[in-house]
Amino acid sequence: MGRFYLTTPIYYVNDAPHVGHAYCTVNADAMARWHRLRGDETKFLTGTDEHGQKVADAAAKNGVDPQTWTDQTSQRFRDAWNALDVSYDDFIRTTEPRHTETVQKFLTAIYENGYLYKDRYHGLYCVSCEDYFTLESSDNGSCPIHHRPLTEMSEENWFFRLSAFEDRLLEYYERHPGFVTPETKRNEAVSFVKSGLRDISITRTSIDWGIEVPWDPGHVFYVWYDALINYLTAIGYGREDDEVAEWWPSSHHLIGKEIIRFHCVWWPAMCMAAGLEPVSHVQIHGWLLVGGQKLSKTMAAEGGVRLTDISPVMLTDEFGVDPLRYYLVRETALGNDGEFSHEGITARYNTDLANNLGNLVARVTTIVAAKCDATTLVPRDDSELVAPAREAVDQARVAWARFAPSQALEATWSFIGATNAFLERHTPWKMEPGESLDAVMADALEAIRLVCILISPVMPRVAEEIWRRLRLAGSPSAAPEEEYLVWGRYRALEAVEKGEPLFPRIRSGE
RNA sequence: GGGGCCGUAGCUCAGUGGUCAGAGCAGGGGACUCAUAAUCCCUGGGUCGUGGGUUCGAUCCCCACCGGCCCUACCA
Repeated sequence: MGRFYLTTPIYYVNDAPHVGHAYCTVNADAMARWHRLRGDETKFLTGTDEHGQKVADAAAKNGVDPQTWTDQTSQRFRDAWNALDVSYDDFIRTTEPRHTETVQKFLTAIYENGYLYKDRYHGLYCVSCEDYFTLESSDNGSCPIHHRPLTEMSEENWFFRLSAFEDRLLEYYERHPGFVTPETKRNEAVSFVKSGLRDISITRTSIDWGIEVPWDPGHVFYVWYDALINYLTAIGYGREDDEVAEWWPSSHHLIGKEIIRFHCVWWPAMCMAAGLEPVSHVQIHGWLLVGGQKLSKTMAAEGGVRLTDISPVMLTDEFGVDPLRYYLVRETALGNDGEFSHEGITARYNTDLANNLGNLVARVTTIVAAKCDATTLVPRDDSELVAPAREAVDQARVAWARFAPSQALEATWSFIGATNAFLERHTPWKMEPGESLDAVMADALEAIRLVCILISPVMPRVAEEIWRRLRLAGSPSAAPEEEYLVWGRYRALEAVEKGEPLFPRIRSGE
């Protein structure tokens, strides 16, 4: 078995968790769960980004010190992920001592390797963006995003010699074609590097809510440089519990398209400068759009979309945790933008979940409960469902390996359709109890067992519930898929349970 | 201003230098009645944003334009 180290971005604590965050995190969680199912040693990391002027200001505004403030705001993310059954193995906060230690070790290595130098920085600063603008990129001296006046800043800073890495980055892209996926996003990163890289300022003296530069107290690292390093903090870089050698070669970052530059250009260059091989893979995802508008903090600042109107909790209250997870994973191929709508999630719920999956389970358990002794049923090796099952499993494996979870679900639903069609062909409801009926129903139950395993990374609760109703031993995610995701292993311990509808239909218009 | 992505059936999206461009949903017709008025079968329908170009041939390659979007890091 292999290893699988997967990260989400660390979310900025000043934001309230919304569906955009959930989209990334749930997709990551599904992938982590799939890899655990495979038997891979898996580490799934998420967390919060807690430094910077904006956080310090928000804390002051609320009359508390920054640490107290981030303790509260960080918890909102932890709560949101717990509510969505996000199985993170580690939740990192950039204000933790372990992060300070790793950041200082990592940047000291870059410093000692000669890639940092001191210079004077001039720029127009936007507190809301936590970022600088050039005069021309500003809106007549105001922030083009927040429309607030920019502050003229000038200070001594430490600079990172990013310009020294153009060739090395291009060579790295060349030698690692799968470094950034999908390919169109990779091309964006490549053309950015080809357009020429400039050195970047990485410290501030005007801010103190940050990590101190060890060799030059009075400076703190700029929030982005501190943040990226969290991926190494979690595996102990530069500390006693250093496991970088074990985890880093199989590391994957799942990130949104808006931060490609940081993760695909700056970050690998920083790693190179520190004498470390860059992260092995960055998977880009697109954005969920609401009525054609993006779900991001920028838009929230403009008042274009009320993100707080689309909190994950609101949606789980209406649809349930697993249906929301299903929608977030199924609806959009990672890498592309997708539409998020109430109509869309309702349609997915009713058609895919209630009609296809839920109804399949209901009709099969009803017939079995009425006319079969489930404990004696054994699926046939020559069933018509063997080939479709095989195809679904193969396609799902390929899809998960390619970071295409929506395709894994698509393949699974083809199999569900094949199973419904199989029942239509054999009309078991017309058959008398006996061998023929048992054979048909054993095959159908086996199909459902496989479906349970296939959906378990995305809908763990539903998978467990169906498994329980079928009275199967263990759990759908307890056994390695390689061994149990094969036709023929269905065995019931006792009579199946019919149960209430798994997904009560949602009437349109409500 | 610069760099880049996207624009395919009513809707949400796949997809490929070349037989009639696909899926799901919605729509239409039929079957069935075990099941959550579910399921199964058949089916209509698209100038593949617009205009050029390359090619024996382009939706897929190149250019321009229109529309939507992302990035724009101390040169400014």
